[in-house]
Amino acid sequence: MPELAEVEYYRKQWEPAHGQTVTGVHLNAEKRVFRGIDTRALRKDIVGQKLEDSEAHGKQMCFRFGQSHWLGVHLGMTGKTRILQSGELPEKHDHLVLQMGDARSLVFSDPRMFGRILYSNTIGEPAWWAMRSPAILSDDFTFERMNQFLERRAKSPIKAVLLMQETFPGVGNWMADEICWSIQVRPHRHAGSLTDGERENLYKALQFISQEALRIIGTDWGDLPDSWLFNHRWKDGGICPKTGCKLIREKIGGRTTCWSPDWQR
DNA sequence: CTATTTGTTTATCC
DNA sequence: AGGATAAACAAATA
Repeated sequence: MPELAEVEYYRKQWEPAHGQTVTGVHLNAEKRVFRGIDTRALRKDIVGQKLEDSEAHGKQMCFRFGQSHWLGVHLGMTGKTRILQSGELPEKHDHLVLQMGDARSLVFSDPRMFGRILYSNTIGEPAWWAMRSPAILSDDFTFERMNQFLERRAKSPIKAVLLMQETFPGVGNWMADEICWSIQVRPHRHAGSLTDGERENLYKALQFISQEALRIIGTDWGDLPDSWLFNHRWKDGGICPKTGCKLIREKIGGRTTCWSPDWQR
């Protein structure tokens, strides 16, 4: 579920707790979402710390408590964040519950547990957060940077290349399909085969689709326009909003891909 | 019972 | 060495 804009939406779910202090932590260290981290430290050290700040970057979120407590949340395929009101009880897949001073709790849930919780107690940003690559909507995401990456991955399908987080943070399966569709490029095309014009279009589409998705989904999960591929792509029998022809769904780069044979070249 | 899933990591082959 | 591809992870849903 969660790509760039959905992740921003889920980051906002904990916003009402900014300024509140952690009074208790509930977690089961055996759960896969805690792989590789010191859950004992998380349990103990974050208590008493105030939620100061949060930020989403691509599919990663970072919540800062106090001056040195950094909580990373990756939603994987089925992760969600929400606030539990006072008196409400956690459910089966609620793996992390942070009780806050106002009696509400911050909850991270994830049935499939492909998601992940990170935690560091460090003076500066921990490596896992500091190493984030230029956001698509930042000035550092340049055409040259994108183009060089297309060359390096010249022999991979463009669909697979767009899913690579090191260069396209936040782009997931639906965004990659939407981008290929919007620039009329078939998702199987090797990245190196894109023409100069197609590369210009790709660069603009990355920015436009990121910006619009954030605007529409990122705040209150509104519906994307029917003029996009998005609302037509999910089930078999969908129709291309540009041509009216039947959309194709097939596996490309290991992921279900939806595209329009009459529209994309 | 089988197939499918909006993601990432690891293994394997080239 | 580095890139490309497939499998593994886990649980719900159709």
